Amino acid sequence: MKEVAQRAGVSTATVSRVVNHPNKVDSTTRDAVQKVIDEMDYRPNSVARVLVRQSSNTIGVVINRFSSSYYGHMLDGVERALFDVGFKTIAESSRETGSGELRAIDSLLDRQCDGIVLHSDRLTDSQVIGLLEKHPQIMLMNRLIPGFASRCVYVDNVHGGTLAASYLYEMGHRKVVLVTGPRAFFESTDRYKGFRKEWEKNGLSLNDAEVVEGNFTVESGRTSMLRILDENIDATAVFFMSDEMAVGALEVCRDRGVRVPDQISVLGFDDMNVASFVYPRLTTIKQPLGGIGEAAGALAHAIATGGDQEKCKKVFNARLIERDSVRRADG
Amino acid sequence: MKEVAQRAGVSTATVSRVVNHPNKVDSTTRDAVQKVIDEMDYRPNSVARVLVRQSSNTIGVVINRFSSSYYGHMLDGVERALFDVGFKTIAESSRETGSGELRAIDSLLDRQCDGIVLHSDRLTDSQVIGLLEKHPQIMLMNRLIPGFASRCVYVDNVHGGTLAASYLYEMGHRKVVLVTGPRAFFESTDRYKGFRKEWEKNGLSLNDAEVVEGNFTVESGRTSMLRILDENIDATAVFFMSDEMAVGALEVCRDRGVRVPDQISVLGFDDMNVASFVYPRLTTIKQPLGGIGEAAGALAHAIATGGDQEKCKKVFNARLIERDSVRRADG
DNA sequence: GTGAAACATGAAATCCTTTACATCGGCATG
DNA sequence: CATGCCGATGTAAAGGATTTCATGTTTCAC
Repeated sequence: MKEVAQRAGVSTATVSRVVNHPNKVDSTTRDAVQKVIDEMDYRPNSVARVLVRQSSNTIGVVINRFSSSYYGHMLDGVERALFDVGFKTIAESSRETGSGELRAIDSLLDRQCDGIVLHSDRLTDSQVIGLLEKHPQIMLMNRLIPGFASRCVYVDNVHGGTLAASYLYEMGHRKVVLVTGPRAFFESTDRYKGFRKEWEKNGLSLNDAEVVEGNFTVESGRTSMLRILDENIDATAVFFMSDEMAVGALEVCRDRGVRVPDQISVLGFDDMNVASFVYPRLTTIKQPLGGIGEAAGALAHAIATGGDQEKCKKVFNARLIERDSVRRADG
Repeated sequence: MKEVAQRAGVSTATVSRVVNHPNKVDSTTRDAVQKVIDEMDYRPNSVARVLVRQSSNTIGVVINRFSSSYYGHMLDGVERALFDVGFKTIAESSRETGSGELRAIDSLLDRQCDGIVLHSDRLTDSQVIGLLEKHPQIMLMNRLIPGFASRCVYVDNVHGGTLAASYLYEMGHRKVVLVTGPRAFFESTDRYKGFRKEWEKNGLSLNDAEVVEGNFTVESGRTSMLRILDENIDATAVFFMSDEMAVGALEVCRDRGVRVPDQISVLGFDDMNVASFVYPRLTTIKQPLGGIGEAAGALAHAIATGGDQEKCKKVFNARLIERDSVRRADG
């Protein structure tokens, strides 16, 4: 920069003004300086700029890992929203550990991100609350913390569970089994809560044998389905709380010669890409991940810039996507 | 920091030393300063630190988009490699445009990333060469630029094509059709080159009708397959240069009642997760994406720190994953 | 006891910008 | 013609660390 100033015969202040407030400087000098800038291919050092401005016009996102399109869709959503308002997005992964989440947050904070979009499922509510209280620029993506609703963007998992229950009920299913995610994850408990409530509203009940704890992965879908088949659990439908698990189950059914949905119906959750590629195509409860990401980006931006947070959409409803893996139960 | 120094009754220089070179300072003062640091929960401003050190211990990665696990697996690989050596990883997407790639690179450069891992397929060779010459800290992931092999980590796409050809040949197929990606993408041309060479080595030839240009997406797989079926092209196997396209094709076949692999064999490329979930499970040529990412991370680190670049693995071989979508051709 | 070496610390320069403040010239107004 | 104001530019002070160099204090050996 000094060199630019020297060559153009002006002070660094003027160079800075040419870059940042072009209208504040006389047009002839402006052109001259601009010419030198172009010739030298000078680009302001944004680190120094951030240091003095105390703001970087960027939002950091922390997610569990990159290699799942679950996070990918949200990430793309965040970026879409921020790109439109001239903000940058950078992402770090937590490597699926609580300490990794903390480390990623620190790192992003250190980079002077103006806002942080946190997707956390490894931290307890109270840990998250601590974070939220300490750092006003942090907001949560796809998780609701009571008392901090204004800084959370999420799908209503309870409603998602309700949806699953009422759909299966309407389709005539009376005996079902639920395969949840890890009990410690709020997604599991919320969806379970919604499902159970709706189920009981219809005068039905759920006993222990009818809920098995999975961990959202394909492999866990396989073992759960195997168990259901082997234990001969009396059910006409299985509700998996992730598509991945449902896909694993489909595989097992095929291997075992049980026809889906003729012999047993399978309902998923998420609506990942894979849901429409498997056979039979998976009926599932869709989370609008891209939309959630966009809303999270918009909210983070509003928080960072003092914009109107109230106008941001914060809660999304899951939606049923009917395909071919659930059929009407006989009788 | 000033406050820490003041409270501890030392100079800022000493505080800095406590943080960075603890052994360079007397143990009693060190403890005292450390105590104040802990009490105040002081964390050095990394922006300032980067400014003076001229290095940020982080590598930036630019990819097309987050919502494909293709990039996700590579990203996770990069991060894995860098985490082990104490480096940070940040990612930006190009939003699938050439200008976006440029913008992301600039942004990462501006953040003083010590290295940049670039996944580019929107920029021409000469554009990329320009970048490579101008910025020694940039390296390429999954692309080979002649003359810059030492800064490229990639799968050998030519070999991948060869593999496909020899496998189909061995399985008795003599009439095949190729569905490529966009002709402008080097992946397409390289795989095509390898395939063609091997095919011709076996005394066979490929005419125009037998290669159709797709664009790697599911939808393009559908339309290509539809065309192949409608035009009644005489072939016992189709080689799709991406799993996504193969998956789309499988769908079309199911709808049309053509049985895979009984009536026609389908070979994919990539080995995305979905390949093992579809029915029939997809036989495909696997790109070791995680490994490529790790190698890219390692090379970027070596370049950034002046480590031994020669020791880094740079070229990966694709590998055949035999599943159920290709069968031996009769006769 | 003295000189040199080793060690601990502080002062100040540096990294690169941005911006508040000061300066200066010119132009319009009274 | 004097005054005031405004627009254009330069000066210098942040911003928050790291690090060189200098200074002062020990320590040790001769």
